[in-house]
Amino acid sequence: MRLFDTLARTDRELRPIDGKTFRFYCCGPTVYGPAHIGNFRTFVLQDVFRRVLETAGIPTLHVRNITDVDDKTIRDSQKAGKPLADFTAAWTAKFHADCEALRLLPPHIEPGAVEHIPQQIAMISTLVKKGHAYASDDGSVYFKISSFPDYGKLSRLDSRELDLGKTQNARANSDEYEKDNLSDFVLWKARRPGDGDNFWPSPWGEGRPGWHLECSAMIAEYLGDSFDLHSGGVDLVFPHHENEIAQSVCACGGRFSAHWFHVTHLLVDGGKMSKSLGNLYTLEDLAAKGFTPMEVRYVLIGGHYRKPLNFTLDSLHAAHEALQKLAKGATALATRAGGDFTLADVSFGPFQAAWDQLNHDLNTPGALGSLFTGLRESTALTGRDAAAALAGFNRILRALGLILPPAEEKTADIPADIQAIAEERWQHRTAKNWAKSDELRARLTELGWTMKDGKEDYTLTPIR
RNA sequence: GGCGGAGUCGCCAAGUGGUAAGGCAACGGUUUGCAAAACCGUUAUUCGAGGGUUCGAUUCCCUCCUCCGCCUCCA
Repeated sequence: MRLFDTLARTDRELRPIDGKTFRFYCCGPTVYGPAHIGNFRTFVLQDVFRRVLETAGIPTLHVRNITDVDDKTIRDSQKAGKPLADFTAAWTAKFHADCEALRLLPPHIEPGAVEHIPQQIAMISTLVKKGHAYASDDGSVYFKISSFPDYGKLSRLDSRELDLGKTQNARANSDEYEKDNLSDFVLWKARRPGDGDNFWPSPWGEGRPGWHLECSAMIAEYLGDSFDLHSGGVDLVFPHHENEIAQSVCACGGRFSAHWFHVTHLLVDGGKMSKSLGNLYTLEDLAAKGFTPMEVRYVLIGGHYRKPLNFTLDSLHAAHEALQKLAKGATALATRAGGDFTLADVSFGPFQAAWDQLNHDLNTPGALGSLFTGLRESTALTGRDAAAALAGFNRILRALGLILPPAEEKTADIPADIQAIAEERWQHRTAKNWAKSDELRARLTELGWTMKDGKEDYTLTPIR
């Protein structure tokens, strides 16, 4: 497949550098609370990316870390009155549950930062030894940006802009840090009173690793000095990924990541998500509004990963309808196939366009569109042809990670009083007492329920 | 101030130097007591504004307007 590379600024064909397995790293969550749908946009797109590679027959090695020690995890674990490990374990479990609900394939390796402190200390030692890092008086260690000429290439920052960064942040940092150069970033943070029990011994004294270094050390451990692709949200381009490159290249040599895949941020109601605006949704928030994880997934892949995607409750409703339509189309296709066929070839048939779009810079919205047009083109197919088309359709669905819903579910838990009114109305309707019938339907609407009449029975749906 | 991205039908959203996918919604028809569901059909001469290049631009260039993101630990 072809994919845009942040560093090269162009589409490039992806091939495993070892000729066999495509090895890639994704920056995972910081586990101090529930992940929100913005976080999941990135993880879902990374999942589709992996599924497309695997559908194309390319094996993958997917590494995604858990950041289980940093300022926020320490702060919030103390606020909760729990040991850091217990606190992060609980949120990690929640993250895994959400991932499963969204049908994200689990990474092959999911390292945690705390488990890899020795590797991190070793990497810092190497950087100090090679002259790329230095310890300050308080026992923190910093990376010396001036020792790495390529610094800023990924994010296109030149030295002038770094200088600007210095002046902008000089005031904020001057009383906290002991850096040679204010643009230098921290590799090891000296123990502070507020850290509680969360510190580890090191050659520079007690402390804890810096966030950027955690990823570099775990990448070195599991993917070595050169690997195929690195991914995360756009906000990580600077400084996180820029710093990772500096640390890893200086410590390990090698080319680090051959390709950079960044997912643009999700917007909610046209703007940035924030707690203060009350638009920071989690899967649980949306479930409470009656939306399924699959509907969320559909919305998240409904926009191209390099464009802003505007998330609204309305788009979730549209996703619900769209998934129903796909399910009906698939059922109709299966009915027309009329039986099982042994299908030798693995072509995509009417869904070739969808596959092509997925392979062209991961165009998920284009592929979704082609799913509908492919279904329409298949309406005349029967027997083996229909079965072949259905096979292609299902391959695309698997690549997108979509599971179609069963035919519109009849609501299970209807309150007794609502049920009673509906029964009464049904009797009036059967007796052709239209006036009373309409009156009772209006009443149900007022009570928040929609009653739809069928030939033999009726359905009640809550209005949301 | 610097860097980057975006403005396409009421909403969401693809796409392309050659004349605008798809979904939702809406509307019309068949059907229905009326609705709903289902099925069929319709819905942007136009792609933020203005110039330019071109046989031809929404797609390339320039200017402007609007919005968004990043600029030291936020996916």
